[in-house]
Amino acid sequence: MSEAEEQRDGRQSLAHRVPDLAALELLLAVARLGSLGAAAREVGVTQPAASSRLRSMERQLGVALVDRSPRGSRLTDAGALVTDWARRVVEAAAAFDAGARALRDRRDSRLRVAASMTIAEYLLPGWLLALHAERPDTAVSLLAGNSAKVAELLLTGEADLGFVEGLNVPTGLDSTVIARDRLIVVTAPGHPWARRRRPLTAQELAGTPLILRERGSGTRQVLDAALGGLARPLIELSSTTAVKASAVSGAGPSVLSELAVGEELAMRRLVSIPVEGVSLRRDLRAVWPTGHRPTGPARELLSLTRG
Amino acid sequence: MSEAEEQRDGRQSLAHRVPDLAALELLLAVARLGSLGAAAREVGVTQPAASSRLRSMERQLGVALVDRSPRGSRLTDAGALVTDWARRVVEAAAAFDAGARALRDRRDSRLRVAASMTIAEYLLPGWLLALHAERPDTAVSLLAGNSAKVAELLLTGEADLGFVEGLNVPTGLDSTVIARDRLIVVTAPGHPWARRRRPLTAQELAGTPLILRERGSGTRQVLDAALGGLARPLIELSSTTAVKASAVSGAGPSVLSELAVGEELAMRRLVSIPVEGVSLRRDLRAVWPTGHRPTGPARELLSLTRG
DNA sequence: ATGAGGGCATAAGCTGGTCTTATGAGCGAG
DNA sequence: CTCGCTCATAAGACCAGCTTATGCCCTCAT
Repeated sequence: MSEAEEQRDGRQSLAHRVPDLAALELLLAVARLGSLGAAAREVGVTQPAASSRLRSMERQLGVALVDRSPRGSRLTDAGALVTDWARRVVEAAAAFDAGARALRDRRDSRLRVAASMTIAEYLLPGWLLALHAERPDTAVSLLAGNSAKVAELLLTGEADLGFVEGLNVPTGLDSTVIARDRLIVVTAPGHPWARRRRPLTAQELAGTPLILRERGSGTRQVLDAALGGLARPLIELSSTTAVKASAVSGAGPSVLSELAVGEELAMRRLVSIPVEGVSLRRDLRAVWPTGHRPTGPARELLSLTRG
Repeated sequence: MSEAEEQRDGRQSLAHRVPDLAALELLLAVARLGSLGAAAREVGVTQPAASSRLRSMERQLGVALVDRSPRGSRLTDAGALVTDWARRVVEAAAAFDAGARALRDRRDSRLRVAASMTIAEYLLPGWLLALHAERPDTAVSLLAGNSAKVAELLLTGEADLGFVEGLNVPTGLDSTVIARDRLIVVTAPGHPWARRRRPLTAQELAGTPLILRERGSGTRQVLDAALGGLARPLIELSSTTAVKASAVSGAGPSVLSELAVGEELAMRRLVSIPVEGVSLRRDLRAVWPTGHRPTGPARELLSLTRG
């Protein structure tokens, strides 16, 4: 997106076109409580501030969001839609906060969690959010690394609870399966594979260069094992995001966790290619040093991950 | 969340603990470009402003995000994690913007889209984002309603392209399948059904009161048809969000689009219950008045939805 | 009928954050 | 050795948003 194009659009980055988080939270409160004043009280400002904030949000969006009446305020149709989109933004922000909070409390924490990248990115923020809702006083810290790193942190006592996504549990650790993940083959919608009628065979997959995470990543391990160590890299990238971006741009097929590509599949930026004869399921496990059954906050978090 | 509890946590709503969108965008730019100054230029501020913004973000989060050096800046490990979470927030904000933009351009638009609620909520913002990337000048408007409303808007010429999720295509409209959706049975993880070994039968499902959207919604139609008009409501609610919230809180089983519950399933706030003997698949279709094949921007959008 | 109370809008003044410009200091390459 | 890139700091301007203080409208109960 060039500057020239920004000029032409008359826009200056999202931040100027999307209301800030405080305003979005206010909108959600109004939707829930049905009154500007009540919403103002909930978010901790005065009623005029809320009134003005809401008004400027409507001006910014160019759409009326709430019908004000002398006995309360209700969302307009457009307001209901906007509120749903706002809720997503606020949820993402809450997940951000849960993660950041855990990161911040590194030093003086009582529950120290070590997790592999995919879990830290896609699942942990949500769990931490739930944990915080139930035990608001728990200070959590978060360290991310591959399976070996997680094992090391647990065994040296630098972490209380770990989450790994590999096939085998590192020695010295006990574990329990908390969820199952599936690796799926994805391509951009224009790729020839997207038009296949029959599932891909293991041989075809093994014979095709793929966009992959680097060796040593949990994802790569599972794939190598499933194919018998044969996965051929077309490109090797060091983050899931980079792999996704390459795949979306049509650079080639990739194999990724279904956790990571939900959004892309829904929006059809990527399509999932069925495969037969290969088991790409993998267990996501919570791990802890053998014998040291999780207790206290660790046990609490563990129970949340299993529902 | 009471005020007292807010006191105790020392927090004052997300907005005070999460950096604003401008800061998050700056962080993404720094991550991508590897330089504070370059990132500053990209987001359209001076370098000192970027420096200060980043510093205050680090202070706010209590974590160092980038390693500055005389020849550039790189993310720290924590920074990489934070950047991924930030990316989610920014993506949600971009989707919000795409939707809001469409809503705003209602009057003077060139492409007027009518869509059913589920599609408008979960899919359209992403498509509009993609459309905007390819054709930045296209002004799009968005109207949401049920299938009948969409048909009416198309037939009266008030909309150019529609999206519906029902079983049958309203008369007078041509259509094409753009994606498939599946309704899934979900419960809170504590529900007895979550521990079943065998799939649910159609009879069991039909015999159990469910948390549902109101009659007339696309979701409800499909379910009623699949069960032979027998779905028994436990509660009827008017928004997908409300239904999800009830299901998560354990009020009972529900049937929802898999589009709507991806996040909840991943975080195990809900679990999916297999069902046999019922086809809960449904086609998502683009529709237009018979004979009036989509052209111009409508055609463009259509092609994006199919990849 | 008439006041009490809740709901929202407007006005005026203050405060604080954030931007800009200007400048300095470290490091590497020509 | 000096140019060019990086980032940091300082000082001042500016603007957005808050609070307090009102006023109007509507409803409900006395």
